[in-house]
Amino acid sequence: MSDTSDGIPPTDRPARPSGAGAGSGQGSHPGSATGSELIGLIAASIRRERERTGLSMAELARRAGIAKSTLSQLESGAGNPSVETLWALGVALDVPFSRLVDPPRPVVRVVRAGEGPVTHSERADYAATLLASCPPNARRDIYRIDAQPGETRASDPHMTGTVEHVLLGAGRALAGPTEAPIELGPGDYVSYPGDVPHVFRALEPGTLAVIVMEHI
Amino acid sequence: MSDTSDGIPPTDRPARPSGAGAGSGQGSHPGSATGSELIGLIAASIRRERERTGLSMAELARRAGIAKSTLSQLESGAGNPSVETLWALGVALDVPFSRLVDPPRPVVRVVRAGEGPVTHSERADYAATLLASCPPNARRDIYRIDAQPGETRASDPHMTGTVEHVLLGAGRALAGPTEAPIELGPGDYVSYPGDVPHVFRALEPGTLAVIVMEHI
DNA sequence: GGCTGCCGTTCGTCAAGGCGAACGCTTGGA
DNA sequence: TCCAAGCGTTCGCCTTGACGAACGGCAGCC
Repeated sequence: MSDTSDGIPPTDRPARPSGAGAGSGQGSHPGSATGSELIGLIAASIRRERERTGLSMAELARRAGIAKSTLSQLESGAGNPSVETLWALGVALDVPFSRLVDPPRPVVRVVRAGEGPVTHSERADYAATLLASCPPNARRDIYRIDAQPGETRASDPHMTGTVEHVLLGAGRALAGPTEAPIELGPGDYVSYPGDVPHVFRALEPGTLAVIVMEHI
Repeated sequence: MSDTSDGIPPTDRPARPSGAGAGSGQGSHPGSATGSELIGLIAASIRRERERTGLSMAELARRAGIAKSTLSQLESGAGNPSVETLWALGVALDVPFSRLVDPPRPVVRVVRAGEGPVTHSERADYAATLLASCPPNARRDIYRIDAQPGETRASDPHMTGTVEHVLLGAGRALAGPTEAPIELGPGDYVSYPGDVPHVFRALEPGTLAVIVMEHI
């Protein structure tokens, strides 16, 4: 496997952690950490998640069944916890494991048909555009939307942290935040926060779209 | 993906690891481990991934920069490795971190245009089909594919555990495992393991597809 | 046969993780 | 005001993970 060249997807994978021997090829990418960065990243993640839940160190330590001194040191960036310790924290924080070892982020983004970072294949008449790489631990559910012109489909806000990705396959549509929807043609892509009111309205018959619903 | 039925998503989250205090609510799910099970699971994962790559313990240990004795103990189910150790193994094995702490498995699934569980909106001329709910901890990267008829686009296998989802927006294409590709028309959807050889070939000019690359 | 090279395991040592206790701090109620 | 309760940090102690060396087993080759 050595690599991900392969036209389409740059896979992601951890970068070198520390004194490692001859690793096989790997593309480090934004989001990966190396060695000591790793523990710093974990430290930040733990703190972030803990503050998100509003727990104190003492309380979290209690729930996770670890010493609060241990937690204190971890959040301060001192040391290389065991997997059991991390796991316990994951449980207590109610977040999936890997969430603690990789970070986050969202926004509004439009990629017009023909725009975006394109990976042209030399081996075929084929162009792949990375529209959105996956934030760590996000859950992304994939929907197909078949819509006809009609009244606007207004969605009430979803859970905080939700992001929607829309890629129009055929037809035309208006999609995005209710206050500032984007008109999309075939191949157009838009992503926007799902935790504010938003719409999807077909402008032509036979409108086809993919919506990827991302919740962190 | 906790299971292949892929109906709708059970939440994912680690189960209790060991002596933990009062956890907040959480749904344990198949695939999660508790406490000592966790290290057994890690042991199995390491061995599985190592054997997949065909490396010996000694060689893997060398590449990961850890003592082979350490690796031996880990694979035998002894011990609670530190994250750095696990990370180093993840790098050397060329698998994402969480792969070592949660197990695998995928399938092939086709949803033809017009098929699939449809959620009709009463508020608009709008139909949403859930094609694939997100497996726990999966990362899903979204790609747009613009392809023209030409030679077959053959992808070498990606990292183990990868699943690709293809939804055709326009045109026609042949996509799926090299040995058994599926012909897709507008609105058709197929998912298949990305860790076996697979192809994507446009059959008509102006073929547009969305590929969601899922790695666990 | 006997050597060499690699395998995976076991053993003793050392450093580091995890622990509990004690500390200083701020808050809020009697 | 004083005290109690909670917070996060710091300090030894002890356990344990990780290491390197040595071991037995198994080809392959001279």
